[in-house]
Amino acid sequence: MKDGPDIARIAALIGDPARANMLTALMSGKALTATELSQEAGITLQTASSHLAKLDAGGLLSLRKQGRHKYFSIANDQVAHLLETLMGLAAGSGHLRTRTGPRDEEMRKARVCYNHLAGHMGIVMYESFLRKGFLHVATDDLTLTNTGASFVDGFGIDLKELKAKKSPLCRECLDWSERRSHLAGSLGRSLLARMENLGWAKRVPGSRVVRFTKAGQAEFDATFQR
Amino acid sequence: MKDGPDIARIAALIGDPARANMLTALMSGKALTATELSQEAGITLQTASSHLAKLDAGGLLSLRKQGRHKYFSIANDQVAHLLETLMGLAAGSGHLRTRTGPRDEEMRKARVCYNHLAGHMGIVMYESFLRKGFLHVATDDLTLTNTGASFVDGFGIDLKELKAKKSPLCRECLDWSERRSHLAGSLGRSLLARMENLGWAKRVPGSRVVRFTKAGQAEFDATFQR
DNA sequence: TTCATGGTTCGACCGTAGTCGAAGCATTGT
DNA sequence: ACAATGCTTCGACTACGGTCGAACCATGAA
Repeated sequence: MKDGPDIARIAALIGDPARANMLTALMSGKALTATELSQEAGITLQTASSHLAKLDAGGLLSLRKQGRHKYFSIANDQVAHLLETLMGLAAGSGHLRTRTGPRDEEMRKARVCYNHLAGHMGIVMYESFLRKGFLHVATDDLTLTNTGASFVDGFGIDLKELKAKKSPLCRECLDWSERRSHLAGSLGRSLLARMENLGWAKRVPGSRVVRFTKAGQAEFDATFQR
Repeated sequence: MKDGPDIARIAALIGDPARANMLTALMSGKALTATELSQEAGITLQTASSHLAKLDAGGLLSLRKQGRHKYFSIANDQVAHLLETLMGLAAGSGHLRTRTGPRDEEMRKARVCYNHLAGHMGIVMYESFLRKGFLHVATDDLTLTNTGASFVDGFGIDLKELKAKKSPLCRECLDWSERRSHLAGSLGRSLLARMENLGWAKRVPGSRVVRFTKAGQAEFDATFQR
């Protein structure tokens, strides 16, 4: 009667409001300290500490010590994907916690999801990649084609360095606002970083919103729109 | 600070062991009654009733009354997908609840997942569909090609009837044992039903295992292996 | 050293949610 | 009409887990 893996353990971890808030905050991709996360969740540092220990033990977070700070981040793409899926379902069942406002509009247009570009613009980019044959989509794993590699290279990204890392280069990620896939993985992260670097866009502090400058938007459209 | 949809609500629903067991049981795709589910979870009928009410209110289940019975099933593909993703993560983090045994072997080879074929054979079938050009994979939605339609038709499935229903025809579903996609949606369900009908395979009662007969296996291989 | 800051551990409090017994409806069968 | 079955509601009990204050450890700065 007890088939399969232990779902409840992980779900219960995410099921606490305080922990869910922390995880949601970390979906921006930025590593945050324990104090920052405690504020994010609206609880004291002590409680946050115990929550974070549990999330870490559960394999949902990875942590890095730096001096007397402790930086937490989402453990891997798989966890990020799970969280996005959850958001999709929660959003779909009409239980949006926040009334939709201008901020929400911006979130749907362009936001950061575990350090890569999500929302409408994320999808535009991903589909342009597919249309131009930059990506080869097999059953479940994406690979960068040769033409894709040369584009990425020309865009100013050091592919060799990326490939040296152990985390997967390309990965699909399901968008909760658009319900379609966009590009995740280390390449997805690099692309967003490069755009910030080029001055096309800035992240809005304290939120997941990515705001493009007028010029940046034009550049983006010229590069990916057609 | 409270961006995005309310993840915790849904995660908490899945986070209770009793409810998680029920959901896992329902992943077989069979609709089960409240009493059956209570036994599955090892709790009394009263508690089960309250749990099921919550799962229903949360949009994770759909229910159908028939006489004095009440049949519960997973609400939709999206929920099923979420559960499989959770299983993948739980399995990956090495916290398999059951020691792996012969039953587990069979589960990995062929099992039912929300009424469609999952496990290794599910993936063999799906990849054969892709290789033969039966499916067209766009960004996130799958469509059946003309050649695909004629194959399905020849296999003895009434496509017109399927398309009449409102639930999506083709859908990807991530396999937790293989970590690759297989075919879900109403077509996926029909294909499994047809195989059972042809006598290729039988579901093992009280489990998610699908057991192919020797002849059925041969037919399957001949049809999908190459 | 001493102080300040970031984080953990301990202990105690409290609330919520899971649990079941018992009684109550509803539907089917005889 | 009566009984039997399937499920729900009510009420009471219990336990687990989230919460914070206070004290404690660790690192870095003065």
